[in-house]
Amino acid sequence: MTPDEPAAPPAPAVTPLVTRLTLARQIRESLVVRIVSGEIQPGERLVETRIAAMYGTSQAPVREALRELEAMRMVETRPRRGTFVRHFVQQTLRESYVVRAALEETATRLAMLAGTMPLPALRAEVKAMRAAARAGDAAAAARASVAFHRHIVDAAHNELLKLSWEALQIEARTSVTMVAAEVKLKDIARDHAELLRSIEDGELETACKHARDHQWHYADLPHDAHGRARRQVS
Amino acid sequence: MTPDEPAAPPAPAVTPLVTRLTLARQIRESLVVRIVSGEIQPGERLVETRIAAMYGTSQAPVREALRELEAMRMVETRPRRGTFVRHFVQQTLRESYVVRAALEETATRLAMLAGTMPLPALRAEVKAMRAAARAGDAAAAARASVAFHRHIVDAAHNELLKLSWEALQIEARTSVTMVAAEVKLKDIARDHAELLRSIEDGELETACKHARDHQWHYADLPHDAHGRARRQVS
DNA sequence: GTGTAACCGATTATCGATAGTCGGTGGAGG
DNA sequence: CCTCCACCGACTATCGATAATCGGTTACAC
Repeated sequence: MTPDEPAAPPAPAVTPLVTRLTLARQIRESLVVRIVSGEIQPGERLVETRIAAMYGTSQAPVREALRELEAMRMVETRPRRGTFVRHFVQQTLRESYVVRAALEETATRLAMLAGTMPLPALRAEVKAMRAAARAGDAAAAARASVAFHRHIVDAAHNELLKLSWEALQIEARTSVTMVAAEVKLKDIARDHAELLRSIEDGELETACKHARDHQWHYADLPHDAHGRARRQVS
Repeated sequence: MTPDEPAAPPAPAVTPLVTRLTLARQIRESLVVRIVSGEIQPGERLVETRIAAMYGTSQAPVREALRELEAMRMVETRPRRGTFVRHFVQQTLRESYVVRAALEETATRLAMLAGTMPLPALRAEVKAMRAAARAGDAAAAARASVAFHRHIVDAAHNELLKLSWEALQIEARTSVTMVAAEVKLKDIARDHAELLRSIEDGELETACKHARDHQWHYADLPHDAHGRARRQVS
């Protein structure tokens, strides 16, 4: 059944979105922003059909997006009951730093033992952080920080470790922390420079401990972005 | 996953799976086991419609299951291309012990700092291991070992840590190791008893290091179980 | 022979419809 | 007045169908 005449798709005119990503992915991204920003409240119910209508799609892509959010621990789904925004988004944020600490300490140990630590790349990222600090570009600083730590995790050459680390959705959380904890960009650059220094010095245990403390530090910071966002509504 | 091709007649006499969980959840669990056990090969493509037919469901729940597996990083999805089992899921038996070491060392630290280490439960599991060793019951020993470590991870009271740990699918791998590395049951009981001892002594850093070394030890043993498991299917 | 374009079979992404389940509600009974 | 239970509306879980894409292949001009 092939029309030898190209039935010319003349004016679909209804697909304005430069859709190169799937709908589900786009919906997820949008929801993440709305949850993290506090626009959608903790405890709030996410009704699939309503969200579908809101985005002008069917229920299916919305469900997929919600499953992904659930995997990110941003929402909680009870079968046949519904999906709700978690209350402890900020607690989870804090927890994630402890887990990162565990994984990155080990990555540091593995990479140093194997002698695969990519020092030039690490120096470059610190440099990028300093530049971002000067420019006041928080997004750039966050990117450089994530890249710095990813270099280390990669250098460990342990795929499962990498896998577990990536599963923490570091990107998605880092920017949140920077806003929530009101971290100074200059402090970020300095902290990483210190960590790098101890790695360069080659003192294994010192560097490992430094790697761990580096993350535990963030776990201790106050994260009240959500409290703040909540307050202005209630 | 070779299509045994039962020509799937419209008689869906397919086992209605003890449905109390959603279909998607059940399918996910099933796929996890099949991937970790090596029944489904790394790099293998997971065709949605075929899996749906296999479980006697429609495509929708399968897609949801795959999205969850993707979030667990066990598979990789390229939009409009398909879903593939990641390559390193398979090779990770040895790696998993390094990651476990990282997580359990941290769990030990958290639990000891918080004073929530469940000593009686740990002692009970060691006792169970000794009994299993005497009885020559490898399965029981494996169960007790997993339970021992799970107690510690629980005691850390860090949900994300727990989640990361559970994602390693320890159960699925432990029994494999015991066969593959030909671990002596008595050694298992002894190793855990020693670890417990150092925890009881309350020396934080010593216990943490012990927790780490305990797992690194297994990483050093020869493991060819997955190779074996793979062989028997292909 | 070789390169390009239209074609094809296979499979994913999305839709619209429907069966079932859940929590709440209002009336009967205590 | 309070408790219990069938009924109701809202929503989720799942299905079957359809539109869109992808990679490979074939046809055709050079």
